Amino acid sequence: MTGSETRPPTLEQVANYAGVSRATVSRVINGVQTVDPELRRTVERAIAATGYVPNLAARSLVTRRTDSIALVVSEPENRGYETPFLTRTFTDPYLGRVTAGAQEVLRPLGIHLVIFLADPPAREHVMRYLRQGHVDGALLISSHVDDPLPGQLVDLGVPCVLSCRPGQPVHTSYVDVDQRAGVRMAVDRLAGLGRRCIATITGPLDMPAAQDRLAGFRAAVAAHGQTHAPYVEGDFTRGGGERAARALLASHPDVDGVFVANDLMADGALRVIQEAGRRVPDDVAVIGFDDSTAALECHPPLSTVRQPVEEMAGEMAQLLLTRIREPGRSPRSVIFNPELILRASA
Amino acid sequence: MTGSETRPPTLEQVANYAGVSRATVSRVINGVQTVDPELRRTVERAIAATGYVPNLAARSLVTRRTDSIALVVSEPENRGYETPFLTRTFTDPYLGRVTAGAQEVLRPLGIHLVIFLADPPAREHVMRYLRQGHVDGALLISSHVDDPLPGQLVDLGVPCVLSCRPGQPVHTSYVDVDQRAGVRMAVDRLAGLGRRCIATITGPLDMPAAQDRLAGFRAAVAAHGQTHAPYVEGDFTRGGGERAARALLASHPDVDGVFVANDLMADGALRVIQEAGRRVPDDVAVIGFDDSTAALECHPPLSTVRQPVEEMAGEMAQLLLTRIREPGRSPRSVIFNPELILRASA
DNA sequence: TTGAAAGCGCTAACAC
DNA sequence: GTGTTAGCGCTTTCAA
Repeated sequence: MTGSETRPPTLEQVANYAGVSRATVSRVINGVQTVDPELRRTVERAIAATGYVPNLAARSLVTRRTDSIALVVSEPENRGYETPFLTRTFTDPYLGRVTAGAQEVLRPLGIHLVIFLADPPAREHVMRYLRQGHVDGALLISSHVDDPLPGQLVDLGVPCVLSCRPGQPVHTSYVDVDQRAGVRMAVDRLAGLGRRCIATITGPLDMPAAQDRLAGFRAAVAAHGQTHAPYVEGDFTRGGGERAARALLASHPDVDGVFVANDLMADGALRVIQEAGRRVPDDVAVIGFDDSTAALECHPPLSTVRQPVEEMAGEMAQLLLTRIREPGRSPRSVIFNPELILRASA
Repeated sequence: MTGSETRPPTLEQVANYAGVSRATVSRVINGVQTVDPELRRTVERAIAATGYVPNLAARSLVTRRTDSIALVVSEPENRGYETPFLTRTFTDPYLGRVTAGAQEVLRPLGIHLVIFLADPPAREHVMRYLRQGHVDGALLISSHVDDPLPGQLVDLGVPCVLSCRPGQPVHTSYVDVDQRAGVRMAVDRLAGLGRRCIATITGPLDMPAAQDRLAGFRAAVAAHGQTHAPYVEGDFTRGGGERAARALLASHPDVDGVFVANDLMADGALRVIQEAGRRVPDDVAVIGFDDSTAALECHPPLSTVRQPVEEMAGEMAQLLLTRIREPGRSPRSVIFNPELILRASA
């Protein structure tokens, strides 16, 4: 109530108040069953009366657990995207879905999820935070082939799980969607619609996910007998999608089908394609990737390859928890199946 | 390197290795100047050799500081917005700007910024995290009038700074922009362009910021002799802006100027207005609020009221730091000046 | 079922 | 300038 110069109550004070030992209070707090129900009630009253809150530092000093895990979004270095890292991160629905999925499994277990953004100026800080034992482990959203963070954390002994296939081999678990299968579905659909000149707008090609989708695209169009596989590299942002679509329209005016490597870019592409006077899907059919909220906000609503991001994040959390509990076990990775969601754009 | 069943090295081990006392190692680690340079070097070698990392729990048990502060985004309860909380939060460039601004002042001081999302299922968790002394204080992004979180945290003695005028009086500092002055600039511009039927799309009217902007709008149009102040309530999302614009066009077909309470909604409104066959700015002039990255991605680029969010977040961090250092001092609040940014939409 | 006592790893007086 | 020592608040054997 008043300006708090006084220290918060300790276990000891609660024990004195209740007339029992520290050990007993500790047992009550931690829900140990072997406590006389009556005593338990006494202690609980004492806790309420004193307004006691356990001191986390003291607890984790002895238990060596913090009951919190980090969600780290990493970017290895500034690579001159138009849009800065933080803006990109907080503008893409992806991170919100990951958070939701991870919370879903962590919360019932009483485990806190703390979010960190590790762009170049902050990454050392974040590394230090993780090393110092502030958290029990980390979910890593690292999307660049040459990101050293995953390897560094593993070497440091911080339990980790990655959000997609790592660019370089790392001794840890990851979760991913079957990228090539997803792209295949999209291209099959476009071809099924009779499109003869199918192109793609890719993500940054230094990201494994973008590479996988491009490789999948090439294989898929080849399977349909299309001899060339036109593509323009984008950056996974809405603005990048606009720029890429403009370039694509200029270089391949005859394009009649586009697979765009994520929904945000697809939204931008849709705008540009229609401003150029082409009808969607009649003149140009468009399919995105993700099935994020952005897909529904597109005009027309976007057909897209669904990635079960929330489930995938939940699985990441699960994998991390077992990794924390059994550090000896060898890493397992889990691949999810994509699904084609048909709306109006293709 | 190998599976780490062994405990990490402690201060004591480093001391033994270097042949000095724990105190000396501690001094070196904490950069205390009164250490013989030679000894310092010896200790540093020992630290490197053992791979020592300070145990944070132990340290903060005695220092009562954690050198980390929380950025908490709060929403009091699920109020049936179309878009769920996490999606809204991770889709709006606002949070990225806040993070960037806060990091800017915190990082040089070696203070970690950890992000928490406190929607209804998570809020109890977050409260517990903050009470338990995991952080030294909190930057609170709480935008609803009836959000109890600020009051609760203050009562608990957690040092806080709010991101805008609180809905209910709370004994703590906040930072805000002069909302009414900002809206005034926008309306003056619209009126200066000769617009006679100026309307507004508001934010959720249970948010102080939205209320202030609507109040400012009413005052401003009245000052220009417009007798009515048409408005439609939006939700600060792109999709909400579209819905609101459709409603506005239906109810006030003669509208020729719109002040939209944030850029994201303005983007949606722009789309709808133009799809309805009106030209921007010729038929309908549009001005947004924020000057976020979304403003630049609009078609046409959006004229908007700039809010210096990064600076404001930096100031929040500053206020919080002094509050942590001098808990006795009475709270100060800081109001920033907005600025009108003219682009193509008005 | 409960209590006593021994630390967890670190910092901060206080002597030397 | 350096070492000794006494805790910080908690959990966890081990006895009782």
